[in-house]
Amino acid sequence: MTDTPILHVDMDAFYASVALRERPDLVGEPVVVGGSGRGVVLAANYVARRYGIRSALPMTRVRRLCPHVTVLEPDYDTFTSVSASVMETFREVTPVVEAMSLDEAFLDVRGSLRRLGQPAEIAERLRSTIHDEQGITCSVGVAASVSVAKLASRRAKPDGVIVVPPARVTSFLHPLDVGELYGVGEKTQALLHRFGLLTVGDVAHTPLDTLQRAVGVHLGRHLHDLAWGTDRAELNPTSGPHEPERSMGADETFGRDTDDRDVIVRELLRLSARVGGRMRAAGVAGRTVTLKVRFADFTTITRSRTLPEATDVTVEIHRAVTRLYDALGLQRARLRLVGVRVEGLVARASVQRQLVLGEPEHGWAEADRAVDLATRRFGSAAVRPASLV
DNA sequence: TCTGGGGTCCTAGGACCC
DNA sequence: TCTGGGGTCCTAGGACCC
Repeated sequence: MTDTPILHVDMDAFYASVALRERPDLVGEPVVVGGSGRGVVLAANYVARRYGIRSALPMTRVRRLCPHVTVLEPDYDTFTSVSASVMETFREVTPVVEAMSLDEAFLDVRGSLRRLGQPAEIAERLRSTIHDEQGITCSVGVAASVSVAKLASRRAKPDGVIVVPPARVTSFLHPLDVGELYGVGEKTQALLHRFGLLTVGDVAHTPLDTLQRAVGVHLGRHLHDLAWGTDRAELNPTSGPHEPERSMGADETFGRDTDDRDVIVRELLRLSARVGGRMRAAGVAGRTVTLKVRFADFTTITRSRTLPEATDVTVEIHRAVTRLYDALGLQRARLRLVGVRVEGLVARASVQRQLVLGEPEHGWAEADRAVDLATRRFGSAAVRPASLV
């Protein structure tokens, strides 16, 4: 038995660490992985962090903070395959693995103790296996619940392990800033600070109903639980069959802001094709189509429309978002970004399409199938709508 | 040359139905 | 004449996470 069965494993500066395997000459130098132009930092190695560089920082500011930084392009294929290998290593320890993203997961090791030893030993073994096999380091938090394990792994970084037994949970949690809690971002942190709640201990000792009046019923309850370390200890394993996504979308920031309707409608077609293709590959269809528009000043709006029937057809998605765009009646507003999302996804097999008299939609779904087939055979550059050529 | 792209969940108001 | 609740769907926005 153990009273700390939950491990949170988090790769250290994952994208940067993976990218550096190909560039050992850059080890010890400041390195970030990120997009060019208007992009942001996806990952920064620990040398770059000494200059104040962090994830999500605009690349323009990175150059100012550290002019001699090396910027590497993200290589998602490699990230994905390294991630799959790491997840496989986790599953050799326990089948109860809940992946949170490419680079982090929770493990429940309750069933592995007899075979592999105490959680701390399991954590060290995982770390050395991943280091030997993948050449990257990770950090592990060990606790009785997921949020304490997650906070512990953050504290253990880089390249460490921290175990927080139940008796030490409050002394570990309560000195932390409220902003450390899962679900507390910039806005909620500022709100809590305004109420005089600076630390997790302050939140813990605030009456629940007071907290709920400040931040809402749901979040208030959530934060109260987190502040006492009494959140969930059961994982939802992500291997095997699992729930389908609830939505799929794509958006893209233009290289330069634009007010040209042709450019915008063409971009919406590209995005619709991307989303439709992913939906068809996943075997899902959805009824609610959402257009996202971000203006040059970064204000962002959405407009959505629920169709009579679910669709996975590129042309239908594109027609819906184009109508939403035209309904905005924009004159000279310059757009920074447009996005397309389809929500309310259901298995495609469950959709019975009604044939509408006088509106023969035949052909578009077949056209998509031909595109999908050619894409699989020749790659996505091979086939695209005529107006994109 | 400030501020990506993929998502999830919550809130809140109005419509509509019982 | 005035007054009701609850439930679900739709839309828009916002906060958050990785």
